[in-house]
Amino acid sequence: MVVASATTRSREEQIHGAIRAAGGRLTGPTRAVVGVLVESDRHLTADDLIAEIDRTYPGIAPSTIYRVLMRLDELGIVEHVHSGTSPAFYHLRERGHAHLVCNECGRIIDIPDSMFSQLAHTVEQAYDFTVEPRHAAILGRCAACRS
Amino acid sequence: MVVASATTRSREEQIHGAIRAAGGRLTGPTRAVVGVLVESDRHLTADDLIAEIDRTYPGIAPSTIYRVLMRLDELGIVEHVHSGTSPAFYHLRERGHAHLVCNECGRIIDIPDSMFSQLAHTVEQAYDFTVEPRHAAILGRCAACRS
DNA sequence: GTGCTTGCAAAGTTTTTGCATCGCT
DNA sequence: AGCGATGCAAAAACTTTGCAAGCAC
Repeated sequence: MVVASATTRSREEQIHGAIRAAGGRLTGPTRAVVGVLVESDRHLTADDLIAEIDRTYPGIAPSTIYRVLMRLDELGIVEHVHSGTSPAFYHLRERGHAHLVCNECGRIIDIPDSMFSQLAHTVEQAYDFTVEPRHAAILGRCAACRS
Repeated sequence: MVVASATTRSREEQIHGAIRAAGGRLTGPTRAVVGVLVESDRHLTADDLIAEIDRTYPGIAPSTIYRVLMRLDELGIVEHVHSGTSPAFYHLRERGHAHLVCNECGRIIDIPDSMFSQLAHTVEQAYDFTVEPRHAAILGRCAACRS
């Protein structure tokens, strides 16, 4: 069972404020998506969200969840990250961080943007290309799977 | 019109040799996939390949092309690269290089693996995670789209 | 009240799978 | 000849879209 702590409660309201400030409407499905994202505080695929919302706030259509995610992404409330073969995952936008994804077990590791700085700088100089480190995960193999 | 030059011809035969050496069979569809990859010498999505092969070597089933690509990938003849929302693209494996993909125009830029070396090293040290730089593109924005 | 959102259901896109047949080695 | 590869067609996985009804502001 999902229990909202005082902390997540205030976090949720803070995000509601941000949505209003960005010109978004606080509809039921939007609250549900934000609620699950705040509560789980993990990286969830659209499918994860659909399943979890179906348990917690039944009656919301999958298509609506896709649309809410798209809207919140545009409003800058959430971000999505591409991770190879598996579908993109979503998370609340917070202090920018990039991701490592293990090709074998799918484990997701958060890393600071700063680790990209040298690569980003080199690429900018050499190719006049601005890297968006948070938009795609770096793939590889985690220690456990490298056995 | 597609014309096989002496150069691509030998390149093709060289790859045929590599396929045999790796234990792969040189079937019609396999030759077709290699032929298109050598001839175009670009980064093609599975769909690009299906369309191009349908023009050049009609009668090959899409599912077969997916299977051939999977096999050649396992044999180490081709590599696929994930690039955000758009489908993965395939290319012949050659001197290792990574890719930048523009989120706006889709342009693909090849960059040397070496640009990853510092990031890879840092990540290895800090998270015991081995980066595979060629398996996912770095997303961002190219000069033309950054207007 | 107005215009953005939703639910439903249908269609789209991309990739995978089952199975009998075929063909490379 | 043997065993993997192929073609076909159906299914799967994941998203998107059209439209009438509903709801936030």
